[in-house]
Amino acid sequence: MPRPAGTTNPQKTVLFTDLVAPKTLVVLAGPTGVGKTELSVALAQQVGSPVISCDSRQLYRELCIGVARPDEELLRTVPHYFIADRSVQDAYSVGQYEQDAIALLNELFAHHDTLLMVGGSGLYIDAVCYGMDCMPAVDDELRETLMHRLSLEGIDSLRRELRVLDPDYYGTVDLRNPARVVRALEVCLTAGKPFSKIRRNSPKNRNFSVRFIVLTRSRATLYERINARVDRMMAQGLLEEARQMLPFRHLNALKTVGYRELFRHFDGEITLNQAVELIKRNTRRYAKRQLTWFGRYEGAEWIDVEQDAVAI
RNA sequence: GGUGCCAUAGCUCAGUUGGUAGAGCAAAGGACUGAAAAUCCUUGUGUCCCUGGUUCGAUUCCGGGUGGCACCA
Repeated sequence: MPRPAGTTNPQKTVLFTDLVAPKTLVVLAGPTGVGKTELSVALAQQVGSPVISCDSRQLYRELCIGVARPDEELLRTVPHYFIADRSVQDAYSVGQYEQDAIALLNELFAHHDTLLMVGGSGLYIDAVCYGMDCMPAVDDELRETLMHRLSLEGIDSLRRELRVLDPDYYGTVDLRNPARVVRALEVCLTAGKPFSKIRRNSPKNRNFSVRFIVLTRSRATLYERINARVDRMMAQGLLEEARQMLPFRHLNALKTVGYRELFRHFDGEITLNQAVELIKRNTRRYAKRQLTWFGRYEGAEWIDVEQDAVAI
């Protein structure tokens, strides 16, 4: 809303430029396998924007087949950001992505009114659109110590400590989820104050507006496409790609559907067929979790790619 | 063609001494602030093949039908 002239408000300039040149980030989201990549080029060309990828796994140059990276020709047609531009050996996180993405957006918005972000990593999308709270960097050793305690003493011991260090968060967190409890503890211990005091959960002001588009299609077709895509990945050499990643299996980047199942196969724990079936199942489940996540976006435009025309 | 066995959830099957049923897998729903393709929570979805009969009551017992499997021809 425009403010009356003469009001002294620190946001006045921002509001003014908004009126003159409203900057819009179009976020094209959707579950894996729905067809985001196929659509992204046409949409990017339509709005004259590069594609800003928001995918926590396509970031890595070593991961190609297994993460359904857009093919070379497609990447040549429209400039892409955050695709294959770092190594699985580089530690990376949502917080880093937020900084990198916001810096890029600021740069690009100088010459664009509309930018296109495409991806399925919900938390990464949130980081760009709403921002993450500033957390202290946690020492790797601290997490290892906590993980060690988790396996040795059980989660109860960690819960008791969290109850002391951060009673507020203890009351709201999913206490059965070790990842949540460990994370809260490591932040408490590093910062010397409660995690819930740092995690403010209030959206940051962004100098652009966001338009969410969520691609969807019938569950049956989505799952058929996922299953078929896994078979295609195997035909393209996913097994070999995974074999080369074996030395890095302990890294976060390799805790990824398509690789961890094949690692189990290399261990002799399951047959290749079983691994392939598990990859399909876990990809389906991942897609479902994504749909749950996107369901929270208020005002998102849901587009059934089987029925609706997609236009911006 | 004959004989035998089987028919229950999307799949593989268990079960009900007659009171309309439950496991595994698949699946569905949900949560989510630096691991997020991660991590975690909840949930049994059903013409018990069809059709007569017996019975207060049949998915269960009996007859017939249909389908499948096996063996014999």
